Amino acid sequence: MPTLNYSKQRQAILEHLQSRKDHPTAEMIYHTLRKSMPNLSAGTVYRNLGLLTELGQVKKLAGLDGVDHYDGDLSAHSHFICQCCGKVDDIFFDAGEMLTEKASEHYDGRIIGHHVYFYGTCKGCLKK
Amino acid sequence: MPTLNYSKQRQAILEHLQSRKDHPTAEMIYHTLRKSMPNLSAGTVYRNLGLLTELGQVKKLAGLDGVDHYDGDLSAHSHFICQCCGKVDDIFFDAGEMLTEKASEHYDGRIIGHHVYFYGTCKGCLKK
DNA sequence: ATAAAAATAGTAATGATTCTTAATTTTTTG
DNA sequence: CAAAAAATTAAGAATCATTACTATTTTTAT
Repeated sequence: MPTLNYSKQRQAILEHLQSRKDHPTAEMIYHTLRKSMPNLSAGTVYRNLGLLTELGQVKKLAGLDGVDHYDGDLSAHSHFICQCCGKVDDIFFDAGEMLTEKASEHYDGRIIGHHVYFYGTCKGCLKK
Repeated sequence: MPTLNYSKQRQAILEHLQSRKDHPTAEMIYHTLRKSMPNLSAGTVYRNLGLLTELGQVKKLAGLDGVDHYDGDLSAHSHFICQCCGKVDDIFFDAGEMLTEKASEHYDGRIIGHHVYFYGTCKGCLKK
């Protein structure tokens, strides 16, 4: 297991993700950062998002639309995906420890955490 | 939107999925059914699993390990993914309406449902 | 400052899924 | 029951997100 060195690219990826409130994909992040780092490579973005996820510094949202999205907001909250337009919203509501505790009563492995995905129709699509 | 005709393949896929208690991928289903239907094609399995999911006759589990898994059990239950071995287990515990109702208080779109994924270490991996 | 370790850029490879097309099944209709 | 029409399939090509590879550059430790 190699040590983790500093890298300008990883720093930029983390700061960029923390600065926005949506849930971009690796490709979106790559596309944006490329403007200020013209020879940033896509593989670097994918690799570092993976590392940052392992380090627990960002959250990976998988299973939304087939592409992985990333979230720089580590506060406890859930996610909503609009079945109509595919948009991913935050829901600042914490199902919290309760869920893990209750589920543990029904499972004989060790439950460490959970992720809740809500789905339905977003405000914008309801108006149409 | 075309009408849905009967197809031996779709019937076999549905019945097979309902007959097992795990959460196979399209590839696994394809591999198994091929023994009794030698010229079944992979595309047919993918397409029909998609159709069956839209019809609500099976559940698609996405975001587990990068590959879509399918569940023929429609009863309300959650899923657990082992971070160690990747196994997907059922947790027969229903977070239920409560979750959707509570979340609705914090979101201004229409929430139709939710999916809860638990993660941690399964019984088998705890022993190691 | 220099050697070793880690990270990057650029590009090739992978692999799950989707798409395309001609042939086959299923349904409809006369 | 026999076309004709509609839906489905098989087989393989195409797509596209992601990972792997390798030579070069950056970071760290001595």
